[in-house]
Amino acid sequence: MSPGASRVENAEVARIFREVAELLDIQGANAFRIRAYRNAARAIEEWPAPIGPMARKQPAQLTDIPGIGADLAGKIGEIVKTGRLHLLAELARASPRGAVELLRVPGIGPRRARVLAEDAGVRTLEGLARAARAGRLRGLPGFGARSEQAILRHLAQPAALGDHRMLRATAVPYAQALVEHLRAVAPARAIEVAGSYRRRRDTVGDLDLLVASDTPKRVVERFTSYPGVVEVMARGATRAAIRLASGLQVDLRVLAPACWGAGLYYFTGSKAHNIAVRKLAAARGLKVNEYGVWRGARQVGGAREQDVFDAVGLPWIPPELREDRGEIEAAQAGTLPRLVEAKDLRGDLQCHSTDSDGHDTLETMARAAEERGYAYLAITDHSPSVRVAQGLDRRGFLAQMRRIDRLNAKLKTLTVLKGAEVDIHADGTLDLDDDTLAALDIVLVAIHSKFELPAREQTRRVVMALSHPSVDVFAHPTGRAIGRRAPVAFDLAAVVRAALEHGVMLEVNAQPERLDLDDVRCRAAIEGGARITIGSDAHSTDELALLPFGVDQARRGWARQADVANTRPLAGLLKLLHGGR
DNA sequence: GCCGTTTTCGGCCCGACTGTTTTCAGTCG
Repeated sequence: MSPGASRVENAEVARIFREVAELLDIQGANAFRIRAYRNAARAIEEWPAPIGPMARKQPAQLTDIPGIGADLAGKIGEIVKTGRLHLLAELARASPRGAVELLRVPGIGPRRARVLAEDAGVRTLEGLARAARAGRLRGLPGFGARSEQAILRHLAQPAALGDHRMLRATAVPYAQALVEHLRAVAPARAIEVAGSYRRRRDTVGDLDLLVASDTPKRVVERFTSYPGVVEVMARGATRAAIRLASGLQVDLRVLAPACWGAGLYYFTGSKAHNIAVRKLAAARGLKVNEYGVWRGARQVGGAREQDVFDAVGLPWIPPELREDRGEIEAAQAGTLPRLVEAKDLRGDLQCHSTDSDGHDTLETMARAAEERGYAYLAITDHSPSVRVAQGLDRRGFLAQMRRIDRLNAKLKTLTVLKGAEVDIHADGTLDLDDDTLAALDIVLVAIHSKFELPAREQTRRVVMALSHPSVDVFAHPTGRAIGRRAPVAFDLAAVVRAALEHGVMLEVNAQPERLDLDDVRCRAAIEGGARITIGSDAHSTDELALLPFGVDQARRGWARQADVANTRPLAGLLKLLHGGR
């Protein structure tokens, strides 16, 4: 296997470890052993380097990965070498068949799954529904008539079943409408959407809504009476959970104002980050929970989020970085990056017009960008081989360039850059002739076909494309479509080296279903010395507004202003495009 | 199963809500 198969191997090892954890859980194994497998899965998934070559060439280095000790290092070796894990097969044999499937139902954890599978012979979700309808569950230990009803309710709602995440961008309007609804019982500054939404992850599992209030009852009442509610899943004195018609679950927590900062911190997460910070607090004889910072029974902080960081001697860490991926260590060392902000961007480096698959004309796009206050907009229509997009050929691009010249003469504050999004053929050659490429201001190259090439070939293909002298940007590099298409397999380190060598920048594409490069790869690219661009890939004037989602992802990838080419004024950007630094 | 400025053994984050119980286990975040 080539090193480029890496991502697949990392993901595969992580998947196997998660399965081991679930089976151990069902068997009632030691909770910390189970956690060790889950932690390891996450660490491997996020480890930027290919784990396969590592396991083969320097197996001792595997224990450098946090959460991997001698035992798990050996198991990684086994998976990389044989493609399977003996322990997993053994656990599967010893576990009640079908129990893992049942874990997807909300309210069914390892204990109840085991009871269902062993005592009631339930093997599938269909079998579970049948048993619940027949009233065969209520006799089981821990089950009653109400459990049966809850299970049937969840099974009738496919969106309620586990591992359904929604694009964050899709969740934004839902979140805003709910916040607006709650404004009747709390001022805007006392309402916040926390969780992965606040950390700006690409997807959200649910929404965590926080409200600071001295009258929690009123807030809970207002929340559960939201018109969009299809189910009130829980309702307590200070907490509640609802489900919306879209399947989106929203959790509410009402916090006393004196606890606001601690609660906001706590529910922003991530869980791994919180645990790491709480350990720091414990080492100082403090306890951090959602109600505050405590020394014994005395609250010593918690009204402001900064109180939590003060308690452990850290500067404020932006939510986007709170993943326990080194941000705590960086904060301690004073080396936290000052992250790029949406207002830093001076223009947009990828969009389309009616000349290929866009909905608005060249001039309409340019006027819309000018209205946004941009200094420049790159029009990057498709090359001919992307047939569904009706790409332009040489003549088409030359004609468009002349029209751009005329348009630029009319525009006051915006410069339109002549660009193209050129398809990379399977053999690494480009879908446009050298002369036309040389005449463009900015050349993006991208993969639109042959996503499934083996890693070695994919890497060779990309490296060859990036070595073309006219190429400026590698657009949506991995081609992922969140929830639909996995990232292509290439050796990211090799691609970053090629990008550096040939002065090519890597794009963070702002389309909500792409967000490509993703956070982890963006960070690896920047740490490898590459520069990035952020492009909306807008196919209409409306979509120019997507750019901030790209900024979010870049921030999660530790990008500073200087790492992002389109924070530069036009002159500085052109210098970069002409091969300068 | 991991990990170490308190430790190579003995810790490992912490609290709310539900449904089943009759004082709590399971689940969730």
